[in-house]
Amino acid sequence: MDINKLIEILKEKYPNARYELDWDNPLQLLIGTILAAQCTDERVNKVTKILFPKYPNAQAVADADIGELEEVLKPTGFYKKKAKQIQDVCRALLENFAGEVPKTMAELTTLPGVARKSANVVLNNAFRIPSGIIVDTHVHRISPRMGLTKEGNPEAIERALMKIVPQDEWVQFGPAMVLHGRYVCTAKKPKCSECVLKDICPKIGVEN
DNA sequence: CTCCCGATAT
DNA sequence: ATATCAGGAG
Repeated sequence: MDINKLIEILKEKYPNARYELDWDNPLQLLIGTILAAQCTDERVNKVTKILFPKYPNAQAVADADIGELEEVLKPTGFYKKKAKQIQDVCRALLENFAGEVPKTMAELTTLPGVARKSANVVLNNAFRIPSGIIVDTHVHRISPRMGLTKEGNPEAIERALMKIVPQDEWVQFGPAMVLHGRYVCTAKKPKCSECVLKDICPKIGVEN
């Protein structure tokens, strides 16, 4: 797989790639990303449409009745854990970060429910900071398939991608890979015939 | 490795 | 009825 060719083709196919969560400010993206654990963006968007007007800022979430918060979050699954996480995140933001979403990987990953994937989503999309490369379930699946790495865990895959993709491409590359995995290079029955990468992809492990 | 949990498609 | 979707903490 020619990495420069891959970057070029992805950029052309997904010029404005971004995570498909609805948000108006960094806090909303952070909350949406936490809720997106084991849950589609589509379902997160349905919930945040109710959640964000009801709790318009960090203080409102911090002060929320945990039971009411849980009710709103229920459709995203793991709702008790997520309710506590986003409330604790907002409290930590108010206490430690002057109510603002921090702009570094180290600070973001101190927050409950936020590891590298979520931190990269926030930093890449809200702040255009090339903190790393988003490795969600899609990037995790398609990177070995494309022959970009033989690594199997998210941290190692991210490290491998960071080595072969120039840093000034990370913010574009990550979200584009996510979209490509979600809609074309799917887990079952990947749509190779309509894939823009079909001529340069080794299709490792893909049955056809 | 287990636990945390539910909507939608087939 | 069963498959698919798709992170993080302990």
